[in-house]
Amino acid sequence: MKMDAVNITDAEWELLEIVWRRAPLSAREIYQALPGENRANYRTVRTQLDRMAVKGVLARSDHHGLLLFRPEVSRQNALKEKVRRFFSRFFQGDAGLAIAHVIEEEALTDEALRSLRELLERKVNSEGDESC
Amino acid sequence: MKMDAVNITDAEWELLEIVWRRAPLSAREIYQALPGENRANYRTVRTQLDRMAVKGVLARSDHHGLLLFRPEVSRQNALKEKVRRFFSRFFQGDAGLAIAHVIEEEALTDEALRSLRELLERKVNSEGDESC
DNA sequence: GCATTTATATTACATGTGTAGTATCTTTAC
DNA sequence: GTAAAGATACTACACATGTAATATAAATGC
Repeated sequence: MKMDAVNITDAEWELLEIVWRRAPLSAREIYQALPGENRANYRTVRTQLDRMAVKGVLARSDHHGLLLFRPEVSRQNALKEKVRRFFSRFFQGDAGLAIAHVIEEEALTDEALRSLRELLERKVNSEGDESC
Repeated sequence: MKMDAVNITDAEWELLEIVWRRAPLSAREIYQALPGENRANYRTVRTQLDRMAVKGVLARSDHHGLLLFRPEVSRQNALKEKVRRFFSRFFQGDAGLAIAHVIEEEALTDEALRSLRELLERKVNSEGDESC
């Protein structure tokens, strides 16, 4: 299967969420920021971080002998890529179709529905504005 | 990483789409229904199908010596599971948040926006009705 | 300066997945 | 009934990923 852009795995995403929030961080700091329950071995985390550096997802910089990690991809872009791939696979790339599915199939609170309606309302209007 | 429910991979999903539409089908028929461009070797497809049977995603039944494949999971349920997992990972399980992201970040046509607004409109109303 | 700790680097290994080959068994055409 | 064609079953292998151990280098406490 072809994967043109780098694929960020589930375990990697969890680490990225930490790095995105508080980079730069040492491996130890990232490890300790993981929720205690399902925390893997430190070495495991370390391996993941190194692989992410090789992949180009994280950058490592040497600060007096200690490696610090920073994201090389923005959360926004990574998320967009994830969503794009997901939609393209399951909804033929049609975001509208995807949303429609969610609205129909997933449990949304009444409040969520209302706030989404407002969001859409604003969006429909601003879309119209852009043509001016 | 724990995967409680069976995980349907990308390659498997492609085969499932065919099976969902026209089951029951023989391996050969499924193979031939694949789009010619990126079609893998017949044996590869065959292996996938067998593995899916082991996984419980497909059922195989012997028709006079020829195995026919049928889905063991409904498309709707499989899709819901996919969406649920995706949301839980990237939007903390908050479907509303996910939709909001898509509305903000993804390119939606004006028409899509309007039709979604209508869909939401109906949904908000019917949600209210259900309490009666 | 030597032992203990802490970091980094290298290596290992199981499982899942994509990919496909070999072996065997059936049926069917001559 | 023997060969060819097609089906099923079993096996193989590379790569990604989750998981972690071992080896080595640097720093720190005495």
